[in-house]
Amino acid sequence: MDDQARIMQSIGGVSLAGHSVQGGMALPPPHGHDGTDGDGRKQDIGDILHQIMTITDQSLDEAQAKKHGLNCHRMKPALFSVLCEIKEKTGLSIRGAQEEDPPDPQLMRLDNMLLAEGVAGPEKGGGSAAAAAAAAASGGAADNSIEHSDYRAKLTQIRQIYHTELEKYEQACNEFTTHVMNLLREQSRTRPISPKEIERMVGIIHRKFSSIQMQLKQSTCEAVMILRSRFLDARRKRRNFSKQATEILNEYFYSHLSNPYPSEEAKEELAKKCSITVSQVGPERGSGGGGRCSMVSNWFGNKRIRYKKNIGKFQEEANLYAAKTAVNAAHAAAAAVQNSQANSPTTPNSGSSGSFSLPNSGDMFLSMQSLNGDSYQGAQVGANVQSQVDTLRHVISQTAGYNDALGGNPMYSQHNLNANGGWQDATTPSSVISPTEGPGSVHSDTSN
DNA sequence: GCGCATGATTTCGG
DNA sequence: CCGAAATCATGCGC
Repeated sequence: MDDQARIMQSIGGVSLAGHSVQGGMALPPPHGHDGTDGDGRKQDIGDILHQIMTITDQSLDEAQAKKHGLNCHRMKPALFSVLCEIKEKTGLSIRGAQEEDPPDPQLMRLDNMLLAEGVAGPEKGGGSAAAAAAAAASGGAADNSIEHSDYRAKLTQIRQIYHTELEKYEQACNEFTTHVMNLLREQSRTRPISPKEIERMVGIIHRKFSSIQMQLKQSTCEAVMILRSRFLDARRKRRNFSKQATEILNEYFYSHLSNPYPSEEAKEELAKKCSITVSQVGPERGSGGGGRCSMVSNWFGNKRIRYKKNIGKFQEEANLYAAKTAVNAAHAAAAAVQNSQANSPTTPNSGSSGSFSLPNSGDMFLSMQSLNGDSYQGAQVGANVQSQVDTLRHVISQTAGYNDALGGNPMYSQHNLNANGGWQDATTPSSVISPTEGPGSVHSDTSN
């Protein structure tokens, strides 16, 4: 209070010298009627300023009238510009003007993320495109389509909220800005406000508002992240493979016990057969499309390690699958023999391709593949089949007694594993081990 | 609820 | 980058 009064006084002391002479710099008193042109102008200014200073003492009506008078005064523009200039020079209003807003990195990050998540940016065909993309990414797996649609629904919800809020925000920002601009323009008639200052003020308002915008974007991002993590978590959830799938995998595993490293093609085949083509692979590893079979790879990885760790525990399973494979093979072999005999005794139906064609399902084909390796020379078919059948008979007869041998005399001995704990090389199928390594067959499922 | 089975992830070495 | 090994986390039968 006191300060203000003093300031007012000092201002008065400087500019209204004519009336309250306080300093040595006093202007000549108003009564200097003999004054020059300059004197007259000074007096004029003094008058105006005096009026300005005393305007608060007057009644409202009176003040309004005075104000109007002042507004129309011929000196007004000059005074106005001078005051503006002074203001500029004092730098009071320039403070912070230098902060030519460099695009806030955080805001940019948020923008990018929202764009990437499909929250900002163009609507993706009502979300169906996103769904299609998601479906494609998952290899068209049906089991998590529910999760996908759920995710999509939530995302569009977030998107909608975000957009309405953003709209609201923009509207509010614009309204407020125009309001302030109008106010300033209005005031600029009585107060020294340059257009530049208005511009700056608009800038300040926008900066303030952008923090609100940032909050909006941030919370939207958070919402998306939460949704995403939940979705991913859901996708990560372990789901046991179907019985059929494990059976297929086990079949392959035990029939390739000597070298249970399926090649890429084999993995793909297995994945297809097990309908576990879901690309669950976490960090998109490279570009070699290695993701699709990762579940198979996981399975084999786990299986190898667990089998090796406790071979005894897997004996039963091993024998079971050996028997299964053997039976399959026997059937296949029998069919093959029949087939070859029926067709032509000398050159079986292997034809020019050299591959063993089976009139059977993929299942059987797979087991035959595992039986004989990948290639099956036509010329050897007859002999192979014969010896194959022999081997199988042997295996089956042994398999029949596996119950007795459970503890002490494991059929599937750890001979498969070499001293280092690694898997033996595919060359030596020991006597009984697998019905898979028929005489004359070429082990070609080398994965490395 | 507990314990085992099992799919996934992480860590480490080559 | 792949596989082994360790570990985590969940599913599932009891």
